Amino acid sequence: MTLNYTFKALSDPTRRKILDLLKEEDLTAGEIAEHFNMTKPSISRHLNLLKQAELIWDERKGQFIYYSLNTTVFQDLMKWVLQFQNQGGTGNE
Amino acid sequence: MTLNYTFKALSDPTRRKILDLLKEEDLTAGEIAEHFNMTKPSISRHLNLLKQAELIWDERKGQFIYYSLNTTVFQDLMKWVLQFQNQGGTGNE
DNA sequence: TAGATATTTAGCTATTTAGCTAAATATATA
DNA sequence: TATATATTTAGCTAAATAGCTAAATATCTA
Repeated sequence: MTLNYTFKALSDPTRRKILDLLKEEDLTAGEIAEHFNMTKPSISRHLNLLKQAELIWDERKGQFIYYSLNTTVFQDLMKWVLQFQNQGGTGNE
Repeated sequence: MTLNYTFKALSDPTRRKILDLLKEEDLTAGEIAEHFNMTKPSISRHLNLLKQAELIWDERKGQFIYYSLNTTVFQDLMKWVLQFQNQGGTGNE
């Protein structure tokens, strides 16, 4: 179940901040790491979790790997949240 | 930051299933526990985490404690998700 | 008040997670 | 090819999390 990965990925504040950064512009792994008081390997692992959840994409350009948002998963997330606004119904019909 | 509690609470499949159940109707702690292959104390802890995140309310009626959805937090969650649909902007303006 | 039912709290253990350092991999360039 | 830069992978440790059982708390009713 892919929504499980989505929520797991979103449960960490560092990872949500990474998404906030990528909302503005695509960034390399190094540029992302600069925004945090944390080692690059730690950020790399967070990026990997976000990638597994398909919340972000990666693309290598020479020495650099650029990360960007994947907005489609947010649409699925939106559908999930909407179920709880419209009372009644299973959300699966 | 309350959104942090929200996402932590939503990161567990059991807790999301509890929300699905409460979407249909208010239920007692015992009724909720019946839907899971898990002890009542374990369910009780999950309910407590959902309550801390203000995703649900509880109300005692005699021997029973009824749980119900609090839809207002889902609205905040919705705002958060929407930021990532409309590219550009910080979402804080 | 005593006993039954509903639920939570306390305390324990196994698993998962997030951080670190050191080493490995990939690319660019002299 | 050798060296430098960018990033990830591997392996470790401390802290957090989810499950359990046993005990405590709250309410109802005989």
